[in-house]
Amino acid sequence: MTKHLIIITGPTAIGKTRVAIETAKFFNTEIVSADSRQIYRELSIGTAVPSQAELNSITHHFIRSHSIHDAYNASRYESEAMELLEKLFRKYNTVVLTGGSMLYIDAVCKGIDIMPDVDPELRQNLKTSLKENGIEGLRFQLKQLDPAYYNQVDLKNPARIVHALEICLMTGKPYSSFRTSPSKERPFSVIKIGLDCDRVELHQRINQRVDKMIEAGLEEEARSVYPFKHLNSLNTVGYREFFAHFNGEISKEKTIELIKRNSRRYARKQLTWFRKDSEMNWFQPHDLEKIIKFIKNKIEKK
RNA sequence: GGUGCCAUAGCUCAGUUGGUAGAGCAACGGACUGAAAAUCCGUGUGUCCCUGGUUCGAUUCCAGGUGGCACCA
Repeated sequence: MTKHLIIITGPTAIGKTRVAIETAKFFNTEIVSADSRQIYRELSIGTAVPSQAELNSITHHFIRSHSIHDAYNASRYESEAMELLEKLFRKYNTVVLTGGSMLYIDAVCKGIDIMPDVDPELRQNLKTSLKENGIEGLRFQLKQLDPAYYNQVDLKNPARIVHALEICLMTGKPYSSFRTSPSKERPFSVIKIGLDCDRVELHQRINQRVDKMIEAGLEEEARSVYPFKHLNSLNTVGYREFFAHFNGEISKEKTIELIKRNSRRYARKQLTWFRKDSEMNWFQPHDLEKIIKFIKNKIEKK
């Protein structure tokens, strides 16, 4: 029996949760979240986790399952998700995976290269060097250690250069030698559903959702994690802006405005990524019946 | 009703001694392998309110109209 992973994705605030729940109910299965921020148990208002009623109505995985203090990343997500899917597919022929974290979805569909975990101390040293001496020195070092990657990397992007150097320095081998892009074989077929709508409408949905988050107490939630603001997990829209407010840098009004703007930009970035995915099948979020019909057809053909 | 001021990008505004225009914000496009809600790169998107006039040429000058604001009635 062929196993099917139904992926429901799209930009933030498009309405993935509802479509995913209805789809999972229809196929009588469970939901695996692919959301790099809903995974943190300390966050919920600003990450728009499903409501308690929604969570009770169907089993969700990777929602508030980890801590902001865990050093989480796409690779860990890949291995944990693959382990979970193996279990779920013993029980179900179809599983729904939903979320907007592009890299996490790709990690499940195609896999991610195997590399050693980064030593936090090394990362800190490189970041310090970047801050004190600029990017030139790091570029020069990368050119020595991995000329192949140096020639293809975006030399203006410090995050890329730092990570490549981390791997070079930790392993004594060029970073590019790990980048084999294997496109791992998966024991299931993938059906990708992308949700999109008119841009003006999407912006309205985003703005309204941010207003609701504010009403629901996002400020207090942000304040509760303010002591940990340096964590990567909190370099997140909705929190970083409040941290600036708590620092006295911006007004509350400006904070809300920036959360809206940054959410809109995030949505655009997601769409840029999903657009180039030729496997994506696009629907409007209200086309639930069409979506389920489409999935049924796909499954029956295979 | 009268007088004055204003009308340029989605918004706030600059500017063109007459040769079809540019800042900030917003927006839009793209890259992407252990930070991915991250990180980085790129792009002015315009009936210069409308209709005439003067002019080789008008967004710019002139007249009228329309809309807005202010003051006077």
